[in-house]
Amino acid sequence: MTVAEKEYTISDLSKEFEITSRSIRHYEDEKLISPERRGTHRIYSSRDRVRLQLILRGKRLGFSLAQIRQIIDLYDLPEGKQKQTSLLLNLIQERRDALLQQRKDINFMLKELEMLESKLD
Amino acid sequence: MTVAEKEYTISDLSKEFEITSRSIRHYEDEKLISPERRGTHRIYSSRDRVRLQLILRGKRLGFSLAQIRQIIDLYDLPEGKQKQTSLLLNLIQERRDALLQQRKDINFMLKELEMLESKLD
DNA sequence: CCTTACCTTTACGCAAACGTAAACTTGATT
DNA sequence: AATCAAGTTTACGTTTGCGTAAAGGTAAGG
Repeated sequence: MTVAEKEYTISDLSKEFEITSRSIRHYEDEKLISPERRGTHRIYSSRDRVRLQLILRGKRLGFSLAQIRQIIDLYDLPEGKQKQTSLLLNLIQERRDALLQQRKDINFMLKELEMLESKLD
Repeated sequence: MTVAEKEYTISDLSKEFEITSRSIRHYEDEKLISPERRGTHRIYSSRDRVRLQLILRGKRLGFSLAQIRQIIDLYDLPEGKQKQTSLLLNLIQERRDALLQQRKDINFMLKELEMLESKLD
């Protein structure tokens, strides 16, 4: 028997993640997420919820919605099919480079904060 | 004898860091940097150059110019003086928390990228 | 059927972070 | 002195990421 998938309304998610419904709809306008429609109402699945988490994570890292869409789109690859694989590998490598640079930046700033803190005794 | 400090023009820095002069002037408008003036021309010192690096690092991490200014201002504390120390410690702790969260996000995304890449064999 | 809470679309508004063009000024070089 | 690259200010334009009405549709309870 198939277990009923969890479903969420837009306000469920906006409350859980502490963002406005407006933002979630905006992400939909920008093609970052596309929930099922039941009549006019939006119904979000667990996968939609995960996508939203990915979006917010991307935002915390300072990526633009356009960049986040690129990243998210990587998840929707036609399983097993290599369509422009090298192009995708390039994109992945670019993202990785950016993330590694960010991690360096973070570690640098954390050290700086420590030093600053020690000056405040 | 005092060693002559290095000096830079606006285009020196814009070339070195691959940003436009407009951006650098904008950072000045926003009080993030304030180079010496020799006549009407801007002359940047080594410390100014370091500030610019801090600005760009902050940008790579997705901070707004206003947030970056807050961070930078921490460096200009009246040496040894504790003016609202607890307030500053709070600010520092906030920054640290944000950075630690970001590092988690980065590590998460790096793992995800690895998984995606392995799907592309 | 009516209220109430929640949802919908449409559309204008706005702040941030520059881009871009206009219209000079300055300083070094020929 | 004339030229020319590089600097300057002023100011309007653009993109991104939503905020914020306005105006109404929908579903459940009383």
